[in-house]
Amino acid sequence: MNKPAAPARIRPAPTQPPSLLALVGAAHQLEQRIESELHNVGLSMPKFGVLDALAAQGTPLALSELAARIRCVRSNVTQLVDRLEDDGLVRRTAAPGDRRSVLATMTATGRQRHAEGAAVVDRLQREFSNELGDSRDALAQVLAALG
Amino acid sequence: MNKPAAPARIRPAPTQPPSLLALVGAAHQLEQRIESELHNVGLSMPKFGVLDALAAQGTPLALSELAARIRCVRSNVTQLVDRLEDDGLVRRTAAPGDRRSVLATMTATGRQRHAEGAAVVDRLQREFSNELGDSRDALAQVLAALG
DNA sequence: GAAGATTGATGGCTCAATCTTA
DNA sequence: TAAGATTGAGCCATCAATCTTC
Repeated sequence: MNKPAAPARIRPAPTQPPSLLALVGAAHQLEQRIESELHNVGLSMPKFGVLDALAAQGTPLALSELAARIRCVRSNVTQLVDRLEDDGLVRRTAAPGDRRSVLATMTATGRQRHAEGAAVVDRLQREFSNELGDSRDALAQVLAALG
Repeated sequence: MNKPAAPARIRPAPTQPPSLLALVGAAHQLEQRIESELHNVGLSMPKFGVLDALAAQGTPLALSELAARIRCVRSNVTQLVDRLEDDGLVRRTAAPGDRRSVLATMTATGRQRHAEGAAVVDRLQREFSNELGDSRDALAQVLAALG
């Protein structure tokens, strides 16, 4: 009979709207992976975030400014820098001209550790792009829509 | 001179591969919003997650099974259920036949609270879909690629 | 010994209150 | 008063160690 198949759909079958919670869950999985890999070089995502902000700046940053860069409250930075000082990656230094302010200064060890963390993140970024494959443009579109 | 403009590109200019960290950051923002809205009905995302798992099951669940459902370690569930008991939303009950096991049972208040939380999440899901607009299919594609 | 749950220590985050300096 | 930083309390997550029960 050679009955023709149903006409091919150009668009895929109408999917139900993708779930907000599914997106959040998928992001959590990605985060877990980043955390896990960073752990191998002695960093966490928040710690790497601080080092990355300091590296981008190139000079010491006030804790207040650091909080703004990494989008969190000041008291969080206080504790984060406490732990980074314990790790020997950052030092608290005085701010010239304002005795209220405290600067976070990267140590030589901190710069080295940041480089290692950045290498890890770069590798994960490449792997991520590979997994995305042809969906890279789709992700760019989603990020633009949510921005 | 009226020099003609460069030919229009059908595809947008080749974007650099979308950033892994940008995706994680965007998901964080969405999470913040969900947390904030759930807070108005006295819930957090983890607490809602537990109630939702119990509501989906319809019957009490062993803490161990609960940990599997919400993808976290058992000790986390122990504390989460502690707080949910303090809130009066869940009760610990004995598991018939295995004295090692502890069941989480939703209270009437818990069922009511879950309904309120679910209404909040449903509303946010609709808002999210609206913000996505034409990018809904793109997100579905991304989630499929990452799954 | 292994499974289920808990406890204690630690990291990371928030908010409210506090202390010092401007 | 206001700004910068810290402290204290609480929530959420992990891991390692422990306790009870199988």
